[in-house]
Amino acid sequence: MVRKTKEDAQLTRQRIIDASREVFLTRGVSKSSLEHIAAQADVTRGAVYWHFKNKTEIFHALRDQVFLPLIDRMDDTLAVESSDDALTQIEKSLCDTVHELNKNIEMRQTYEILMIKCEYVDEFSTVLQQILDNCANISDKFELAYIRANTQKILAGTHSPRALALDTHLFFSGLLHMWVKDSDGSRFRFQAIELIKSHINLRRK
Amino acid sequence: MVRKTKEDAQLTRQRIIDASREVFLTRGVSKSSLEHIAAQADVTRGAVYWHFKNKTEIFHALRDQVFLPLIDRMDDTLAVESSDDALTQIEKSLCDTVHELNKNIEMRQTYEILMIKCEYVDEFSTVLQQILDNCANISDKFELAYIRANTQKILAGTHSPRALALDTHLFFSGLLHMWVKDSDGSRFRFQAIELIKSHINLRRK
DNA sequence: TTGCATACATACATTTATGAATGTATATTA
DNA sequence: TAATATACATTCATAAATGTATGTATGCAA
Repeated sequence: MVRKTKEDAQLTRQRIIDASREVFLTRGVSKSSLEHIAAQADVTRGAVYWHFKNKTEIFHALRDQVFLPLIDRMDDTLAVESSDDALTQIEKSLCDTVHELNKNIEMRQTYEILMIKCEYVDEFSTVLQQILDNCANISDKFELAYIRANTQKILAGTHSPRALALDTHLFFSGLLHMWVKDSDGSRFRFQAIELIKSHINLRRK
Repeated sequence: MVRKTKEDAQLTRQRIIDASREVFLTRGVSKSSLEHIAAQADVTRGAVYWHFKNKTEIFHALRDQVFLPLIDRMDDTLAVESSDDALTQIEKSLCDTVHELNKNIEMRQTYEILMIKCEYVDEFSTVLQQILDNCANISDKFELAYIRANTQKILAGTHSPRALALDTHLFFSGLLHMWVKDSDGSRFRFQAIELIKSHINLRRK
């Protein structure tokens, strides 16, 4: 079997990415060989090397397919113009992300890989930096929303929007980590939405 | 060089643990070979195999040396009998942990390894489960403290102690992650204490 | 002081991964 | 339709890690 059409080749490429997700998930990134990935994708290493330079490139492709879209979604929900009040916007953006993770198993798996199946050294440490940058971005969006919430007079107490935003960001970061680590769902997964709502309610007047 | 006295042997063992921390930190756990560790400890692989069955056992020894003591510290600060009010207790337990991480570079490094230099698969996934168990423990301690805070009438609003505890736990979990990932300290490390204080102030009447 | 266990060092066999080189049949294009 | 690029499969050379087996000098106990 040889030389496929261009669309076939793209399918092969995607199959390799999907396979790498499975393999990374069960064996961890470092211990996943290209042979493992090729076997899972039902191709040979030749095919893998054709589509990707090395394992790191596969990893990047895998990450880009789910991480960036999710960031964009959050951005959208936090947009300035909205019929919801600012606190509801924040709540929705968080709940929305959780819902997406519940629905989208590939996304969930990729997050799991990013969080607990990958060692951030050498070429992977740049990935960590990018994640941090994205986090800072989200924090900023939260802050803007809290500033709006402040002008909307719906905040309990008097706390700086910056502090509120960082607190929310850390809460959500922790939640996602627990959500992923809590593989059977008993501890966090099933009450994530509740936790988000009570986090927001803490701030509402 | 041969056959040391028993105390010498213990020193060698500790040197191997210290070396593994350095090596794990820079190369990640999976890509650290016992040869790397031995070289860093200035012994041969023979010595390493004498003291430890394999890499996993070294990892466990490394973890036990810092993770368990820190858990115990938090437990102590959250003890029922205390001259501080319950919210102050929680605040102190969090700040105390951060201070300890600031002081104790080995502890900080070990946390970094546990969080972003280790892939939780196979024999390591049990470690993850243990960490989750410890987290659940801490959450319970927070909850008890919030129950006390409630009876002390120092809480703003009316929120369930359980929800408050989980929120604090997730906040702190997120904070530690960011604290570790934020290697240059610019984003979180230097304002960690502030963040904790404002997190607690959010709850105080 | 002898004998055994200890605390390693050294050597070896096996496995495994990687990247490159090469082979090959088919799409695609001129 | 011939030439070329594509999309892989196969093979090979090299490197590196692991565990074990074995060697060995010394501390310690009888």
